Amino acid sequence: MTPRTPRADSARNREALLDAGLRALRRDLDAPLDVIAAEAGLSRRAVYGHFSGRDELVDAIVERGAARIAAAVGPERDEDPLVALARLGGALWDAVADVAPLARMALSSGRTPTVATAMAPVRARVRAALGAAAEAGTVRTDIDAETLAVLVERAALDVLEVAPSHARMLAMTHPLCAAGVGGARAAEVARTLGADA
Amino acid sequence: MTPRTPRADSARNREALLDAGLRALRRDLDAPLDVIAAEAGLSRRAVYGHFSGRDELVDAIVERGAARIAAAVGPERDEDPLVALARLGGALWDAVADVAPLARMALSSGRTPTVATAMAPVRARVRAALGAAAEAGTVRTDIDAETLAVLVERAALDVLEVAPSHARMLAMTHPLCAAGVGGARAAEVARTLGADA
DNA sequence: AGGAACTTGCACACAACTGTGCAAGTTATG
DNA sequence: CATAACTTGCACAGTTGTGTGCAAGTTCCT
Repeated sequence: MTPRTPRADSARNREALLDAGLRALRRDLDAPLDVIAAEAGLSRRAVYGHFSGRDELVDAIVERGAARIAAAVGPERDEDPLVALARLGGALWDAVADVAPLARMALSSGRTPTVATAMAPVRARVRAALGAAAEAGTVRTDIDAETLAVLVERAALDVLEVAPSHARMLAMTHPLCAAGVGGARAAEVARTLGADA
Repeated sequence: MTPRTPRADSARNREALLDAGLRALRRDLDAPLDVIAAEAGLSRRAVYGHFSGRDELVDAIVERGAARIAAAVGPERDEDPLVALARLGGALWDAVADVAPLARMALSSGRTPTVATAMAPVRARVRAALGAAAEAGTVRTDIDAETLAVLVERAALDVLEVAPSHARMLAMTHPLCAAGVGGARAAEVARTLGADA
């Protein structure tokens, strides 16, 4: 009844598939199974030994990604909401530049509810910080909270996709800017985080 | 030799196809031909009477969109670069909320060079305004110009996708914010544009 | 070494989508 | 109204991607 523990070799291949899949999806959101398998050094057929099909593989990728993010985001602290936002951006950046496909799936409506629930905690944190900042009057309040939240999320995503110079700093400041914080002030906030998280 | 002018009816259908295509691509960047045709009230087969294939249809959509944009953007004026940026955003919004798929194609590397060349003038305008603003010190200068330009472009795109309340105003202010302009100042700039373009 | 676990390479069936041919129908327009 | 222009519906071939079955390997593990 108990499905016995998998062979060491097989576990490694499974990981390779998740890695390859993430890399492939990063380039093309609907990369065919065979290129993913090839990138993992396996045959297309072998994939079905690990996952029931493409969908299950993608779900696994998403779930592992979500776990990474949750781990990277870390516990909630009692700090200035702007700092909290900047920290979130930085943490996401550190966690994974390769998280981009996940985020893209999460935002572009589509894909399974898997992604939505996986990203839910992070999105909640964003909204909390934005709400606090709005109360403190440190972000623009001339548009409704939810819209602003979405814009901030997309801004974070934009940074991941642009992958430029000063990437990590942009990951912190750009979402702030999207919230209406001036560039100078945003840079200042990022500086207070400095070497820290 | 001369291909005779098309029947009035046929011209209308052609337009309908372009409209339907834009709408369909907006939802799904690779919507199948038959749903486009259906949305235009035509049969899939009829499409091949107007275009040699899917690619040519998409190209036609892109080209018409580019023309609209160019028309909407209007002539270059001698004005504050921030105002220029805000005006660009507003103009793009007015021109077409439905331009989103084009922009998405233009940014996400892919698709034909058609899109790239079509959008080139607009992108040049953005860079010019940003350069001037940088010199005037009204946008953040802590990251390189090209990266900032891309972020601003994506910000404009984000607004189109979010389609929220206060959409038109966001279309003007949000790209400014992405450039590091504070929310308050951005709103101010937008206000000076007011009823005007 | 020997058996189980895993992979491979083929074969095939199936689905979605594109592009084409052709006969029969509908509609604009001179 | 009569003809040319346009559309439709169907059939068909070609492509790409998925999921499955099975026999013959290879690799781990005891």
